[in-house]
Amino acid sequence: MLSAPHRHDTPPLDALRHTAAHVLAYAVQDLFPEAKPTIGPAIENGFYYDFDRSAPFTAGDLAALEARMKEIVAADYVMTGERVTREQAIERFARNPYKIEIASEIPEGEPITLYTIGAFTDLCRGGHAHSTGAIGAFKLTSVAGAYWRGDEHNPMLQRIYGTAFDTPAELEAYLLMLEEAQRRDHRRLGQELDLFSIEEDAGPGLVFWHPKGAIVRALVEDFIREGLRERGYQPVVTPHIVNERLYEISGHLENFAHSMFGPIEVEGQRYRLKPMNCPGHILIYKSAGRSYRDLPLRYSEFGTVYRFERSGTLHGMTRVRGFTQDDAHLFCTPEQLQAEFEQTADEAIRLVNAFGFKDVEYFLSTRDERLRTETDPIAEEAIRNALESRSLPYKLDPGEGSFYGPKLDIKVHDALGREWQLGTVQVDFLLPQRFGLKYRAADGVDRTPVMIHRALAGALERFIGVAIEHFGGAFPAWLAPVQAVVVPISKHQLDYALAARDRLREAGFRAEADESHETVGYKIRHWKTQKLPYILVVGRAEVEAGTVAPNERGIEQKRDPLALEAFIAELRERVREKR
RNA sequence: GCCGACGUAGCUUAGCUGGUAAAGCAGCCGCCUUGUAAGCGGCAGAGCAUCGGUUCGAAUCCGAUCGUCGGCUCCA
Repeated sequence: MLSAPHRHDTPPLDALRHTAAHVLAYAVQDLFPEAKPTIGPAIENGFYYDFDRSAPFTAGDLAALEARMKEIVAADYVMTGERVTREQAIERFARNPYKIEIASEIPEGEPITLYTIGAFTDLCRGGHAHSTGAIGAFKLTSVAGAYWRGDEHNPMLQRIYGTAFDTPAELEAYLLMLEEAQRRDHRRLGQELDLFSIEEDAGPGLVFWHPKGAIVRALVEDFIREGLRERGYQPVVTPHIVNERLYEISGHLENFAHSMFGPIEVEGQRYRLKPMNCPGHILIYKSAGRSYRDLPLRYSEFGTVYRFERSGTLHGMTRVRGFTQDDAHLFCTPEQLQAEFEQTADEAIRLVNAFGFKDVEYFLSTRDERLRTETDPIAEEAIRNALESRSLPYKLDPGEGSFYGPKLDIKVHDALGREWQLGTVQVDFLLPQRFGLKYRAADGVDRTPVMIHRALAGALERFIGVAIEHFGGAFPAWLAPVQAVVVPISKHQLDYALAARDRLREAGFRAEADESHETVGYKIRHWKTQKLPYILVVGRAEVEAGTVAPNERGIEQKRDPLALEAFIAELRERVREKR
């Protein structure tokens, strides 16, 4: 017998959820004895268990399984463990090739353990609650296909997802949080706020920006451009379609073809939609002789690229087939690499702060062992120094670097707690070589420059999708498609409202006037649902005093009227501070 | 791409075991002239994703295709 946690201990959540996975497998064994259990771990918000079964589980099956699981929990079976030899384990699971595979692959010297609740025994590393009664509340949430060991060459299994907590109240709170996440879903808000759409007639993964979404995008671009200008970047523009030869030279055709749209034949030449902007920027670099005095050269472009993504992976604006990167390529000498990289780190901080992303993570991705060259340590060092000089905590992501070099990834979390990669900064010694880039050094010798590829927002589509969820559609005043609407109480104030709107526009704001023949309540409600930062109500009193009565988003009590010019000053200040 | 679910007016949905589409919101037109989250009435709007099949008859059943959603995988 292996020692189980003491009965009165409250198990950690992941132990509780892991136990819930066993309970699920127990219930499946009872109700669907033909299903072969494979693996069932605890995950971030619950647990899952994968089964090999030819027929998929239905919603009705889940209900039946939940009922059986409740009985198992109520029976409060104690989780008992035993240590066995590899042979014993294999014999025990003779009819389950998955368990045999796991048992066979456990390294020599590591214990092999079986855990039992009631009449169900599972091959398992351990980490459970003392007994099934510890599962205070649980719910099966969904069924999905999943490949054995995540590899699409393996058989597809049926995965059942669930969640479990110590108490029903916590489960309830979690389910409420999921509802809130749904309300913030950028796909839903994108439609409700008329920001963007994806059109079946045009094709999946291709975004149509409506006027309100396009203005948000333009504002984000303006913000980014402002930073680029200050740092000496030069805008460039490159074609969306180029001869495929370019990607042969760059190596993209060899390494990236599976993500590219197919060739387009014109006059016997094969053209490709660009999947990346770098080869184009390289051609601009190459168009003239370069001296060390020219470096660093910083080319920036809101470059629209097209990548083939498998249909099942597309998701709103955050996973698309055509997108625009806030891309830039820096060409510098090896000596300049460090300083240039630090500058991009500062830019990243500026961006992330402006949008109020709190939960930011930096990842240093190194290249796969078989791709590593003698320049990798130099690049990694530059990245590490830049992060450390800015006191940015980071994590290592070994083997995740691009095919041409190591990189820094910037990741944030959305309303659902899902992690999104936004920007990426990559050091590249390879492409300058492949394209034969040169600069004349001070000693008169031609040398090869180093490149930095950087996109900090990443893709504007994804960035704004994440921002929509982050703000729940309630954009801060500097980003709101409409910053203020003037709502007259009755038609007698309509002229005043129109004049106030025009004054606001003249002052540089995005303002509307509500000319509808509706009640005040109706108009307020309409603009509230559109999440406007300010609704300016004007009635007889305001017209006489030359004031507006602001109804401010997020503030319950009514505000006193103030002079229109005073409001303009307030809004200007707020926009300046990006609140 | 793979597994599963789904696809009805601009949006959200109702349409039982097949009998020939219903409502709310939005829109338009009137009335009301309004003081902080839906005033009242009327009108118009889909042939049920597409194509094919079964049937006297299909939104309802079957098949294929397209798309969406939840996952697997991948990445900005």
